[in-house]
Amino acid sequence: MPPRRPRLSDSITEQIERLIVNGELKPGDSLPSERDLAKQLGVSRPSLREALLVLEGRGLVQARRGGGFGVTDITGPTITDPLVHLLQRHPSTVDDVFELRHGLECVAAYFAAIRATDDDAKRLHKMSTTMSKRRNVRDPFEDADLDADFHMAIAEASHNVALVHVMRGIFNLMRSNMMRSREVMYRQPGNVALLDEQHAEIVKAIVARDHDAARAAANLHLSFIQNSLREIAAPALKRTPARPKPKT
Amino acid sequence: MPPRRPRLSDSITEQIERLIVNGELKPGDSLPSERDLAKQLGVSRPSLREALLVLEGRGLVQARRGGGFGVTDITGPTITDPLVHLLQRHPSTVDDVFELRHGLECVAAYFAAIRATDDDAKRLHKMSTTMSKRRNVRDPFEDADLDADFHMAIAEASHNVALVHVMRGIFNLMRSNMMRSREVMYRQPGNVALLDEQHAEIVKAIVARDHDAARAAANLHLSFIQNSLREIAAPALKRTPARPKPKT
DNA sequence: CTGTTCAACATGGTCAGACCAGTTTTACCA
DNA sequence: TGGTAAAACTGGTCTGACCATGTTGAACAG
Repeated sequence: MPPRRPRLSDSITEQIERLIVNGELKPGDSLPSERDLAKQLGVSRPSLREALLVLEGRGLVQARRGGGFGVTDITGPTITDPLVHLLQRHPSTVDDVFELRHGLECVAAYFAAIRATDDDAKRLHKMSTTMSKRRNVRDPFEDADLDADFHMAIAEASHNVALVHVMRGIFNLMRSNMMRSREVMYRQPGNVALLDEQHAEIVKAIVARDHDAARAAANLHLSFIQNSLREIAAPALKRTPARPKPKT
Repeated sequence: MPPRRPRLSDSITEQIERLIVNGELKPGDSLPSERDLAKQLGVSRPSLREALLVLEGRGLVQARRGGGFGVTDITGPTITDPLVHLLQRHPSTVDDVFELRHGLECVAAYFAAIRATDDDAKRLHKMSTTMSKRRNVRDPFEDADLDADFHMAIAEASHNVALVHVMRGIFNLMRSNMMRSREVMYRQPGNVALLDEQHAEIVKAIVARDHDAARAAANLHLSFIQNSLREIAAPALKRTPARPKPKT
């Protein structure tokens, strides 16, 4: 059975899909209206609409009540809000989140160092600088927002679709983890400066294209936070004694 | 975000999908022509066509050269995960999945070596042995199921809640990656045995509580698969040359 | 100045009708 | 009976019109 005739709309489908794959279109983003997009692409509205319907069948976009088509969150909430609350209610699981972050963010930094574009690098530098300038503010909520966005930008600079989607899926969990970490670390003077320096080190390694240094810097950053929490917070947070499951 | 307004075509989509699911429409079967079907259903041809395009996006039907729409041959597992479909349509992202797996599975193996219970260890050993015994079967679909379950069991042996949930969230993606990897690797004799040996090495390190060896074994396993795909498959799958984004 | 209401506008959804290019079927002729 | 040409059929594309719903901005009242 030979393939069907190519449609005009096939190339539109591919264009939009490519924008989604390479991150130019993110979950939640709106597409232009059908009329505008059809005009931009030089096709009729029904032809444009055909592409949108195929993409909707694939689960990548969705028409919206009130108008417009939006890019769907195809990762789905990997970590649901109830799970975020669960992890928050059991402080012993804080380390679980750090361990997960080690796995993801060290890989992200490694490949960001390999693949970041000039714009990526500028963006990371700007974000890192912005966070440094807030040294006197100390609002864990807003700091955590910036922090989570920063780490998300590193993942995006890795240009790894799968990684970006997974980290988007756990964005709320990461932000929550950062906020609580900062609340604790702000109790000790000097910690904020160290956090900012570590961010700058990660960016420096990425800019320098030194992938091993980037990974190490990310690793150090996370370990520093993890260890600081152990020292500052109650011993209940100590992981190893709290979960003894020795294999006899 | 409330759901979009229901479309006339939604019920048509569902009707046809139901006919496919319950077997009244079989792979290869033709649907009536658009004009006939629209008349039968009492809708306009464009509305009928919208339903067909959504179904085509889902991979359930396909327009044919020469006219008509036919039911596709769905022989593999019915994968409804849009992320899996998306990545499959963009083969250059295969390495993205491997990179992500490196991040997650090496951490999983590391902490599984630290925290696995006796039951965990037994379970992993049994699964590893079961896969070894299938050496003469070579069914990538079923092998991938077992493979994915095995890797999931390692994550569970890490006793890290966050990690387990993330890996559950991308289970279909991992299984798809394994299935496609195996399809390619089965072209070369000896590869299955190597895969099984590597699984056994991971289990051995976990049982021995050697967390560094476990991480290294998982790393080697994933790198072996990734490199094998590069050698066996077309050079289009080569990651680094295919996406050069050097930072000048 | 703020809050409410209403009209205009924008949007996706549906339809009718026309036309095109490619494929299949039918009719006709040798 | 086989081959060829024409007719019919099909999916694909377009124009244009209209509808229902949601959003936005302006006007009005307190």
